Amino acid sequence: MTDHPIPVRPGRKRSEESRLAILAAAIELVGEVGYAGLTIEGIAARSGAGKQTIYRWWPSKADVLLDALATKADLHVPIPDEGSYTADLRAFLTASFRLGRDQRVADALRALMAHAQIDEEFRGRFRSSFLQRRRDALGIILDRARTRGELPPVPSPGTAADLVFGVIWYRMLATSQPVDENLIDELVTTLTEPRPAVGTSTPAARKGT
Amino acid sequence: MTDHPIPVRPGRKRSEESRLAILAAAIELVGEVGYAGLTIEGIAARSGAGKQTIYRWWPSKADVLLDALATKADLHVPIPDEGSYTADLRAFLTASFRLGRDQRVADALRALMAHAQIDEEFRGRFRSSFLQRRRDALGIILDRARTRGELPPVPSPGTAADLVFGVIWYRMLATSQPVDENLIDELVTTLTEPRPAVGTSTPAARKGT
Amino acid sequence: MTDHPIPVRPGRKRSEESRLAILAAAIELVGEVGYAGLTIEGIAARSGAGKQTIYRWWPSKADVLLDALATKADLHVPIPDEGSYTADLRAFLTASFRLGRDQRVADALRALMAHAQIDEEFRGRFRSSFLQRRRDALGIILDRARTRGELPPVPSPGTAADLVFGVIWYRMLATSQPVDENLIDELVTTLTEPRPAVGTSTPAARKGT
Amino acid sequence: MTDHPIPVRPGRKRSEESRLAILAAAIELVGEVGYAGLTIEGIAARSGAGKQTIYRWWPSKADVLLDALATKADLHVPIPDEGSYTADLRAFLTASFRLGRDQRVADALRALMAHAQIDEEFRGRFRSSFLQRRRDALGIILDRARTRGELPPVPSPGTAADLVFGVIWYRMLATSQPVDENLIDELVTTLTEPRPAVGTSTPAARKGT
DNA sequence: GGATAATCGAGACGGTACGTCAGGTCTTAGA
DNA sequence: TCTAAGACCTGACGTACCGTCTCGATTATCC
Repeated sequence: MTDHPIPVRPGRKRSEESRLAILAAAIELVGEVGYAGLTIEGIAARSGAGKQTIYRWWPSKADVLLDALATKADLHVPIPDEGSYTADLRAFLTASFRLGRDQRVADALRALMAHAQIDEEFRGRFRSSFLQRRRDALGIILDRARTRGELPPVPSPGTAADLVFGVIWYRMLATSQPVDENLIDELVTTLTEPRPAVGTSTPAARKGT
Repeated sequence: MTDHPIPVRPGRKRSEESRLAILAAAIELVGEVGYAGLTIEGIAARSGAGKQTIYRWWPSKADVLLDALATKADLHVPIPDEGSYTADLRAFLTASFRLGRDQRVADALRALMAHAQIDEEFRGRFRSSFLQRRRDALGIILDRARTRGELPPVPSPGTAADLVFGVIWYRMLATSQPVDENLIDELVTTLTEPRPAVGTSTPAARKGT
Repeated sequence: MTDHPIPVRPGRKRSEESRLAILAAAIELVGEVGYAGLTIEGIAARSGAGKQTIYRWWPSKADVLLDALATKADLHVPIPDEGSYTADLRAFLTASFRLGRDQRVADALRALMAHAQIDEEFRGRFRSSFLQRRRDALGIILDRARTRGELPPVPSPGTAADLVFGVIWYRMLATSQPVDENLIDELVTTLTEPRPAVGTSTPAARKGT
Repeated sequence: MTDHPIPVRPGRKRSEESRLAILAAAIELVGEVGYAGLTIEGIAARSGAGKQTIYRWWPSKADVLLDALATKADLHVPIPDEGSYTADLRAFLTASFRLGRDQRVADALRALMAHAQIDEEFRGRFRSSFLQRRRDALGIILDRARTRGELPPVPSPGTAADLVFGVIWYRMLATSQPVDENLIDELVTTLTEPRPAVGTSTPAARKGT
């Protein structure tokens, strides 16, 4: 997001000190005043940086926060390899849920998801630098399971990922329930249990059972 | 949201004409300039109302939009009673997906969900007047299925609802995939298939089948 | 400058309190920090008004100051009628010089003249609402003298006015000399001395002497 | 203003190329965007110089412009010696007026005079390096006339100079009238015509004539 | 019917933050 | 050690909306 492709340039170098102060101020402030109360002006004041320095490197307060989150909290989830789909999935969910249990991080993520709905350009950046990255991680687990033949025919891998991330985000955004151990069990069971392919037995056929 | 509990009062009556003009202006404007560009000032100007008239009846632009949506689009989903869990679920999903397919409505809902993340007070109103209402509708279907013994042991009814709404919202908020017929099939299959109790049969044991 | 030709308008009335507070703040601040240090932001802060309120009624800080000066200091010089050109001119100069002797007013006028050189639109307003007004006053005196036959043929009335205002402004802008009683005498003498009728001795004819 | 007192110094020599590029850019820009739109940043960009290079050698944009003007336009007026006060004065005025007739130069001079009102330090530099220099030129002419006995008793030489420069500057700053041949005639007549010393005939005594 | 009361459109008010611009300083790499 | 480049902090700009507060005009209810 803030890379300099050609590192050999004249002129003063970007101040790493300023960069870190800005990110730290953003994290602090969002905790104190909430995302709505977070302003570029406030971040500049708290960090001791000039507003222009922020505008030079980040296009919006959401980008600052996303960068801060990526720098501070470890947003990337390692791809587990436990030997079986069930175990991999369980490990992935455990790691993902741990992230969401930190209220600070959860609040910030909710805010970023919210901002992504409103700011079209940020939506792309948020997707590719956060959402898609985590989707890819789960995708690798699912691919591995498919080659091993551990994957039930329904739901399809894509839908399975949507179900997993869907339920996590829905709980964060729409309810106050935290994601807990129980949910992991239910998700693992729901997504690993073998079931017939769609269409082989129509809903109508199964109605009587 | 905008009810007057004691209708016998002196003074001029609330102008229904203004109310409708405001809601119409809100819908129009959000389509033209997006939610971020939607302002109370703009709604007032477009509708020919005074700003105070809006502030008198709605606490925020999100509330105006929610009201407008409830008035224009039919946000409430009828609770189907087709005789079986499978059929009821399918009917519910079909009705729900139809709503989300209207881009205008979907955009507005995304914006409201976003606003709910940022405005604490609106969050409560949005949950109780929209999210909870639809959750309750699905809850009735699930309850009925449970008493009929049609419900698989996993996931629990609460989690099942989270899965359903989770995947719908996740697709709206995080991906560009529309919700389609295919997803209905997968959801119905995933949530209706009878399965053994958790843990009795491991995925590994069933690998060969 | 800020008149409302149609006094019957809907909406809240302009706040006279704010207007006066703004003008007072402008006068105070220009005395404290000088014209270069005077800012709209500062005037707003000092007066307790919002910036928008200032921008609503005055197009620039120079206009605020001009208005303040016109309201506070009495910028208009009464047109004397002492019975003779000499006496009128002396009275006019005395009144004009008194204005320039107040350092506060003189500084502000210098600044406004300076601003007029840089801001094309303000130049017009400054000329018509200050410079031209005072030129007209002197013009009346000169006209009266001409009808009485008291006016020397050279310089012409227009040039006479330019000489009077020119020397005053030049001393204010380019030198540190104050305008004093002595200058009045010299100006009166230079502009009133009776000389032969026009044409009897042309400038060309006198060239050789 | 931009002198290098010790030409033998270690390090890279001052780039004459840069200096000329900066002055040229200043002249160009002030013509294109006006004095208000003229910025150090803009001059640096146009000239291909760094901002620091400008700040190193000139204290303000006005100084750059003054330097540019002195380098480009010939601001100094030669002191004529035509043998008589009348002829000298006429020659001086003709030369001075020629300068003000070049719109480019006139605009720049107006802007510098304006800047001098606002920037205290520049005021001193502008006076001594421009205003005083021209005043001295006229002073020599007047002195010569006095020793020759050609000078009328009123106005005094100092006031005469103020009248001359006052009317020129007043026309440039306050009116749109150009300085023309006619004004030369009037000024020469007004300042050469012999008249009694101030006080020998009081205004009251002359009232009846 | 006249007082009282709530509404309406309009628009000015004190504010906050925006995103931009330029100022003047400082740091880098290269000549 | 000077140069061009460019990042830095500072501070003001002019704008957009916010939510509140008069205004005068318009309905309504109640006495």
